[in-house]
Amino acid sequence: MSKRSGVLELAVLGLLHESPLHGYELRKRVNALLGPLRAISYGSLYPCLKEMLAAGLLAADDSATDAGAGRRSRIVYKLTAEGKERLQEQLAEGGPSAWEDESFGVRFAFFAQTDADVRLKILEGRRSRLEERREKVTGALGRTREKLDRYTLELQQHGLESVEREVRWLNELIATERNGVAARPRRAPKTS
Amino acid sequence: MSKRSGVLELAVLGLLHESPLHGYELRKRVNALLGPLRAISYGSLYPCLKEMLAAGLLAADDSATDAGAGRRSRIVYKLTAEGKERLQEQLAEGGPSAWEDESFGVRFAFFAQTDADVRLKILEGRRSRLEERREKVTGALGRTREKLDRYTLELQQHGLESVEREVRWLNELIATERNGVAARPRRAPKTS
DNA sequence: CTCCGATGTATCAACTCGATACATCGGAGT
DNA sequence: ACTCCGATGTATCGAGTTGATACATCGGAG
Repeated sequence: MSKRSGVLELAVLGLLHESPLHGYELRKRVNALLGPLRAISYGSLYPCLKEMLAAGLLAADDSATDAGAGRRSRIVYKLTAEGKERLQEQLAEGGPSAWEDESFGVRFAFFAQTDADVRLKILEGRRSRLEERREKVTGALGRTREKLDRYTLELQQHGLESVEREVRWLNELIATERNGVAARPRRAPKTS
Repeated sequence: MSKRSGVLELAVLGLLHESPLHGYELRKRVNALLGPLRAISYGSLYPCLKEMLAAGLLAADDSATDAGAGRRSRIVYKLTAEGKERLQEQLAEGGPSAWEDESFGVRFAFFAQTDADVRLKILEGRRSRLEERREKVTGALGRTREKLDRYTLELQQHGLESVEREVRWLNELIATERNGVAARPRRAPKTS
């Protein structure tokens, strides 16, 4: 269950912490969390759940026979005490693994359950990760600008601006974190 | 060689069309093209090259013994006539497969070799693909806004704005395509 | 003169995806 | 009432991909 599934495990722990879920619903929520890119399939989810069960992080409740006799079979998963403990461990982890591309989104999604100092550490780590990437792109772009055709240049430029936008976003978030919890209304809240 | 490697094949064809290359350099350029995300590994590239060789799309030139005796072994690949033909076929393809997430970037990178009408078709296809995605996100966001905590909401919002930015970018490109080939200076070109 | 990182080709176990199979549910249309 | 069909639901498999690793040479820094 390595590679991305480390991320998948965290997503499952975090979602099941909010409420017990069955596989189908769990997958939908995981994919909503991860975004349209990076969506996962059952071929990842089910083996992951199986391993987490075996590891004692989850408990499975097969709610077939219920009131009314007819309910279709679903397997509802929930966290065990060990699972909750594991979740806390993962949320306390503020190292580089937290701000890489694969994991940052999930870590951020569970910031509400994360300590303020860890939040700040992750946001700053993510920012320097992106700035590092920006340096590399601007460097390469400076060296090759003349040799590239219009479209390739446009594509590189757009990629660069995506990174810069992401950095600005992180700057805002870091600033907000630093002055306590100031609300930041993005969309005008319907002034009616 | 299916799935992403359809994309990989196109990237290889396009890059080798510019100049013959060996595997190591080819990989670097493919990854520069695809961006930091979506980078590929040798475990994808080498099998792909092998298949393309077998299919007669590429010719391999092992430049070991050369003038000076000492040159290290490198295998230089170049396009055959069949390979060039295949590249033209691929570049003429303007269907849905061209504007999905996996392939759009590569198709765009080779727009300089693509007919104007195909370019426009791909850009518009990509735009409606993204608008469709935007609808889905705004819908889900409208339904669940109250139930989400601050950070989850912020993450969704950021994702949504990414899509919207992408759509604006495409709008600009489409407009530019429509009035012939007007230059669009993004970064002020060093007015010194 | 040696160490070390970049260049260069290549493979492998572990992991992931898209497709597929199978089955039930609720609603829309006739 | 009946049938169709898409959403819900669990599960597996072949094919493709990754990150690690192996092995070897090159050029430069100390």
